[in-house]
Amino acid sequence: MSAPPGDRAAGSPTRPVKSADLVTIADVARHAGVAVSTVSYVLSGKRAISAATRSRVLASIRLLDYHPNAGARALASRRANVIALVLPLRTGAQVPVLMQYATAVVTTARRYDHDVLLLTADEGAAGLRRIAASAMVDGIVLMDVEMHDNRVPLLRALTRPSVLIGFPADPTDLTCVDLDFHRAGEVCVEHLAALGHRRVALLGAPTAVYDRGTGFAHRTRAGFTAAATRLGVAAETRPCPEEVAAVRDELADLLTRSPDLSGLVVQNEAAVGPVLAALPALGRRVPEDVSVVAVCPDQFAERASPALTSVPVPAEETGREAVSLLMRKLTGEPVPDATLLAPRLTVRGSTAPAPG
Amino acid sequence: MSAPPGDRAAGSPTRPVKSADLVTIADVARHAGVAVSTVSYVLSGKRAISAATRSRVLASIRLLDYHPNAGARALASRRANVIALVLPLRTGAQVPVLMQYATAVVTTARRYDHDVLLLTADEGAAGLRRIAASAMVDGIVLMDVEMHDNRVPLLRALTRPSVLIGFPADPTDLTCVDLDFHRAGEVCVEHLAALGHRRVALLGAPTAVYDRGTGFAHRTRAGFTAAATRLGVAAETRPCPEEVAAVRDELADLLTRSPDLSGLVVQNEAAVGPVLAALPALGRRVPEDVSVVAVCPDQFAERASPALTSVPVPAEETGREAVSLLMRKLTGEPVPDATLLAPRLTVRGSTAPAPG
DNA sequence: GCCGCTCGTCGAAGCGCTTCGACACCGGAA
DNA sequence: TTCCGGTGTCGAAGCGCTTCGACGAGCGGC
Repeated sequence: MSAPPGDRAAGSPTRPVKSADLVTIADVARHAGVAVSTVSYVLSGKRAISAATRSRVLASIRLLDYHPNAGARALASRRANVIALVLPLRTGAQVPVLMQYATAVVTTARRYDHDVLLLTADEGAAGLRRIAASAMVDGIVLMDVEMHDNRVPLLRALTRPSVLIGFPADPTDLTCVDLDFHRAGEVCVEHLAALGHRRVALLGAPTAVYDRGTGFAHRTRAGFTAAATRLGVAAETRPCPEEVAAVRDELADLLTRSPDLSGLVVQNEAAVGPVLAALPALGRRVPEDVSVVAVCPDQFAERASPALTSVPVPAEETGREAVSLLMRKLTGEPVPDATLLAPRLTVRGSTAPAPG
Repeated sequence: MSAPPGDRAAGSPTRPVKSADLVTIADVARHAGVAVSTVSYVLSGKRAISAATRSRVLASIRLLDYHPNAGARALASRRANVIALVLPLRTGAQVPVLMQYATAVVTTARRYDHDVLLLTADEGAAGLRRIAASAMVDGIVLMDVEMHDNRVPLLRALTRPSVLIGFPADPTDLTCVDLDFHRAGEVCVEHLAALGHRRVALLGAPTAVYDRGTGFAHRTRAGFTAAATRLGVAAETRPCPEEVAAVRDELADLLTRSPDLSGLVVQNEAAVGPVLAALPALGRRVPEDVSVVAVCPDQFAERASPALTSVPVPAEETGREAVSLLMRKLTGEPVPDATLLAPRLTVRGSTAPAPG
């Protein structure tokens, strides 16, 4: 089965005891009849190599199924070709979007020949310090940034570049990307106002999200309110729970106090279904009596019945942009501090001219 | 600003010219007045170190804020202390559960002092080969295994250990963990049968999921059917779409053909809401006329109205178990080939004795 | 008082890669 | 012809860490 015990101590000279599956750059060099450094240059392209040599080396690489050792490469080049993605630990509501962000980050990173190390927010600042100091990653993408996030000062101090998805209260010296949620709030109101609605309401994130100081929730609300004021539309905003029954109660209360409410903006994936179920139960048809606009991933909006007029959260695009920015920073290129993605409103079946 | 050029060659003793943020083990050793190897042994505990020396070294480590370089460590020790987590690329339906799995894997891995490299399934077998061959990871956790998965043969061939979440058709020589979905299907029927229901139906995953050969869907269906036959309950099973309108149509059809249907098992997170919305619309009250059992994450079941009797998918537990198994394999311990987690049925408000 | 331990520590040899300086060779300019 | 600047390739020096063998010191047993 295995070598006799005395074997390793014994003097039997050469016999490269390589553990079989380990093909090194030296093996490739030997096989191709060139120096190790030549193989390295073929791979990195950092020096000119003649076409003949190059193709001989590449052939050997393929033949031996050589894959550079990541640790060795990272050690020698001081580049790990790995970026960190920090996800919120939180399970629940926003989860499907999160996944879209993550997927976009991973696929984009791969396109730049980088891998992604997944961290959860529960390790907090200490976790960031750890992976940065250990040179495990070259840069960091941080999701779900809060307005007053204790990781932000650390990020500023770190020698490794980072990109935030979302905006903290003070984004000085940081690179941030996000949907322009303020504008998104405005766009929703503008759409409803254009349809003649005179009283609208925003059903936002759950109370906890506002309390946590999550930027996108606050910003959407601000945009919503600002546009309503500007357009002379009566507006109110409320946090919105995610349990079916609670959503129904909230809506019932809303409609009792403001029977003439005819426009609703929902910014809460989990609440979208319940809202659409509750309205008919409360005697309001969508869109004949009440128009509904959602701020949520497109797939949610499409699957609902009726399909929802919505401002999609461009998770895919945001994740992609975050990685591109990070890669640019890694190569020393200057990048803009703030990248605000413009919201687009897609009209579907859930909005119609105001009744009456 | 910096040391004069001749400095390093010249004899001027200490004064490490290191690029500021890089504290190495040599710095620690010098500071503590011991050999580099001693510091290493303090950190790894692989040799006895006197209490005095140990605490002196630890003090220096803390003082200098030393973090071992991951690449160097991986190179020398042939252990990266990183595991790979391969997620399905697919966005949509099962996503929230996925996230729970991922979170559990990451937090558990951290408990074992490992980090997690995130891969998406779209890199396929080539991606697995790449990270395994580059020694980037010590082991692999693969999610969303299909019955005839082309990555499975590769996994068998790889020198690095792996654990699958889910079971392929032939799990020989593999380590797999999952909820016992066959038993889960049975448990649902048993519950309904015990309540006196004589005709039941399973609304499963979307057609595409069955076609893809996804184990859990097939196994749940098999268990469901087997238990129904055994208990003399009339049963049928159907794939289930995820769009609200389509779900409604499916249910209408089902109830038209079998007006005496009084028990429903739903194995599709996205369909749960629509089903609960459609039944009243079709003149069926839950649970008075129709009892509903869901196979879905607990949080979904709790938030529905009425709260759903359910067999939760133990994502947290499964992820945790997968990592523990992998860690055991990494240390050479033997582990069971198959780990089937027993389903637990939680009774809530959506099931009641059969009408009549 | 010597032997043979174990315990605690050290020095040095790599791990597999990148990168720097050196250098041989070639063709064109002087 | 000599000199020169490219090109293409090589050898060697690390990158920061782990680990192996060596070895001095202390100690109980004979």
